[in-house]
Amino acid sequence: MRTRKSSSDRKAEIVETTLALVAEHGPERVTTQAVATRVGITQAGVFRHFPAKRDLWLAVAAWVVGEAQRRWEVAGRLNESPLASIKAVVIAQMEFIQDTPAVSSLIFSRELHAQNEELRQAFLGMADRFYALLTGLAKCSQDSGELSDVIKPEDIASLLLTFTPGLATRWSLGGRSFNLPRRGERLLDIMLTCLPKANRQLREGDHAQA
Amino acid sequence: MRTRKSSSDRKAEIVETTLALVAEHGPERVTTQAVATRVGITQAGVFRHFPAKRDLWLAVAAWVVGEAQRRWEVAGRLNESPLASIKAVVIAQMEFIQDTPAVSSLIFSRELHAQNEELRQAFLGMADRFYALLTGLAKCSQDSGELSDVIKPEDIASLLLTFTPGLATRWSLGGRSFNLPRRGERLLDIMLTCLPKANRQLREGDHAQA
DNA sequence: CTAGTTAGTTAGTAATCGCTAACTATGGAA
DNA sequence: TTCCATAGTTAGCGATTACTAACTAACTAG
Repeated sequence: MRTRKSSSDRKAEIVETTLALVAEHGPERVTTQAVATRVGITQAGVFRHFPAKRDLWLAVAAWVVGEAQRRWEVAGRLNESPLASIKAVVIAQMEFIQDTPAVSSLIFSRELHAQNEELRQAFLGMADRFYALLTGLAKCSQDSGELSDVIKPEDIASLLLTFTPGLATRWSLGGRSFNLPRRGERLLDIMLTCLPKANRQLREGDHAQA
Repeated sequence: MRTRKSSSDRKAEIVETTLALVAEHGPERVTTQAVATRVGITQAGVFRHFPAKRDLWLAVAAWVVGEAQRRWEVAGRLNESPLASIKAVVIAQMEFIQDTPAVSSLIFSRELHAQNEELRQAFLGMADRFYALLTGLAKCSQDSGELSDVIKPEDIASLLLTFTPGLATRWSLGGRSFNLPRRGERLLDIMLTCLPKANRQLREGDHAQA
């Protein structure tokens, strides 16, 4: 019993360690013993901060959801156009996954979702919020005359939504050996170029309010 | 000891049962006991057919890879054009995942891949072969004048490759509650419409050999 | 300086995991 | 009908799992 940390500090430390172990071995291989050892406390000590392992997973999910939203907000600001925001937000999501590879393992884990409904709902909610964000940005792009409205904004959002987990799957399967946001940006550029542009560029003041 | 089956029949039965259990609870929750119980034999009986659990996973992977290829081949035949083949093949992949939901759980499982390198390679090889198939079809579409060649066939294939796992992720997270190939077809149609068409339609005999 | 709160430890629990050795009995070939 | 290869069983192994009870000692408010 060397150093003694505050409960909130130790909780954060345990969550962080859990994310690292998930990235290495997958969620189901993360034991309370492994977490405790890496943190530097005993296995029983983990249960002082999380009454059951299930609560540890919920804390991990809460961190992931919060961090994702924080990154979208940062990326969504200060862009030239709604289309530029779309690109920035999607790339930010890929950067998040590359920085925290545990995320994809957690989202894909059938084991966790099958027996922890609350956890599945948390990630589903995150996906829905991302979808809503993209839909809004797509609508803005159309209202500002950047994109044609022949494709519904919801469909544009759906296409973009599949993009990150799709590429992340390949990235994970290939041993995380390429730069995810970099390759993602290249493909995203191609995809965005393909989206039909509006015939005439609306002048300032012409576009509807978002 | 009621009925006694041939080893090959029993092996197939065990693999099939394993796939069902993976779809329900995830790969890591599939125990030899659970498989044995559902098959109707004792736990130790499983090890007569698979010397170690690892070998069971390899057999499962072999089935998945084989079945996927079989479906691509069927879907790739008898289409009006290379572009129609692309669509058919991608939809077939989605039908496969919907019919056998274990597939996505297996491909996404960090646990299996982290400690069974051979398994990861099997699925990576499958992805690579699908990528090669799509690249070839995209090239055909360009050579026949169906698509413009402003986008490299490899990039078209990459975009299409991310599509299935991307949508499957959403499908899985949402509790498999929508029809995967149906929604996939809708979005795929939109995506394919976006791909730049060749300016002039080449006449028969005009196009290069694939 | 003291006393209460609480982070952390020691030492266990029952349950479950993959796997094995030794035995049993089934079904096809002769 | 006999015989034997082998599918399948019984019983149990050591290791690991999440989790608990009882204890210890480090911070901190008074």
